[in-house]
Amino acid sequence: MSETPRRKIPEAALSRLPIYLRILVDLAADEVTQVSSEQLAELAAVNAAKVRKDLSYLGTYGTRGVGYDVQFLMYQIQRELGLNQSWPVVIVGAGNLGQALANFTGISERGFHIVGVVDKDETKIGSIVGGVRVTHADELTQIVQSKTVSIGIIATPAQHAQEAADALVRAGVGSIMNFAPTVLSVPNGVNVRKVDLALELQILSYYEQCRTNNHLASPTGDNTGAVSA
Amino acid sequence: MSETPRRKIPEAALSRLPIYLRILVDLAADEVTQVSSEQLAELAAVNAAKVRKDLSYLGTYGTRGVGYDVQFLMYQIQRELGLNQSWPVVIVGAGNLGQALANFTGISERGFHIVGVVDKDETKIGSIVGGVRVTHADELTQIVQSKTVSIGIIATPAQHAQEAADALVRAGVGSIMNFAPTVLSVPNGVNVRKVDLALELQILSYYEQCRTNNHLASPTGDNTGAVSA
DNA sequence: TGATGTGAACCCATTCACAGCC
DNA sequence: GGCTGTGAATGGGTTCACATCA
Repeated sequence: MSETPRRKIPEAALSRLPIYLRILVDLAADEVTQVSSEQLAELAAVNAAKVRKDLSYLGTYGTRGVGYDVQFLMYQIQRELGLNQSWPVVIVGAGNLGQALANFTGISERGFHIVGVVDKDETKIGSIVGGVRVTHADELTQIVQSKTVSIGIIATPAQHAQEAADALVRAGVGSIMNFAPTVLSVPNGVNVRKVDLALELQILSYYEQCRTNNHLASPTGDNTGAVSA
Repeated sequence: MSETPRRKIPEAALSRLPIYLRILVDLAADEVTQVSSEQLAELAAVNAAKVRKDLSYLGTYGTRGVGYDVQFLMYQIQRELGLNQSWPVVIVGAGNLGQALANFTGISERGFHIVGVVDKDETKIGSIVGGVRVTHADELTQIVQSKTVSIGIIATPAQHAQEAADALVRAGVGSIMNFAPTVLSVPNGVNVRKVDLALELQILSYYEQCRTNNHLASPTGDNTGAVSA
């Protein structure tokens, strides 16, 4: 049979492919035609061996002694990521965040387009965000199915995120990007990726604290107890 | 001497501490006083052994046969992450994204406060976003130093992100959160974390493509070539 | 008894170093 | 000669399983 010739790229490598892709697009715009793993590594701030191993999961697309053809490699990564089609995406939640996302041009420029924005708040329904009319959350299933949506974005407050996830899964969505500061529970087979600003900041906070503790090595004994996270 | 009794939590464990913290805060709000690694694992969607190992990096704060004291553990994680102080943060870029971030209450509620928003665009200067007046980018150093800012957020267009990073580093910032779709080059010692919506979506796109390829196993041979990432 | 804390085993990711090809 | 592609070595993270202790 020999179907699925190459599938299942390791997660870690996969997460870097979009970075390489963006770099290749930039190089192409500058009319660069060839690139070595060394150069790509420099631009992506990783090391060359990693670049070569990552790219090797796609196939053997380089030329020994020369490097990689920018256009060709760009096309291959795109194809592998499924970016030779434009994916319909639905946004749940039309608050500040949902509106910002719908208006964010970076989405539509990179292989995705918003086909629906839903909310439960009657006052938001009917307004236009990102060129799409906000509809009632009850219409989610209808939108997902009529537009064959497989990717949903959750931009609701934390307390409604799980409910939104359930609705998306029920409607048939297979991947969810979660902007709410919540751990979602979903059936297996459904992919969830979480984007959480506060969480990332808290990690930076740790590093900064380590830095100050080390620099000025006089810990004056901390004691406050206000909790808010 | 025995200073720095516990420092240097492994990156992977560190990235989960804010998640546990948020769960503990929720539990505390529900007046739960004890929690087992099993329960925490359930709520965080990881396994119990991982929770125990992660928490063991902080010290031995659990009680065998019982579990963890919610309040106490919450306080310890907070302290370890440096969240018993409120970190001043500066935002570079007052466009859509920068404004959204400045207005995002999640930041100020979780141990951070915005002390400055700067931009190079004269038309944006003077307006108030998130309770802070937008000032000229030239004043960045002055703000960073007078407010002892150590964390900066880059919310500029891609083509100005490196420049913004350079300015932040020059001003003395030690950690940068980058929302621009660019790989920043910074001196070592400076921490950068990248948040990139399009990049995350592209990873979901891969998974969705795999899914459809496997379900309906008739690959009709793809061939489009439009490049946009 | 019951849940933590942790060595040991396992597994995935990164890096090295070089054979293979242009 | 130069650069890719990749086995082999290394290192970190995850999981197991159990000794340990309230």
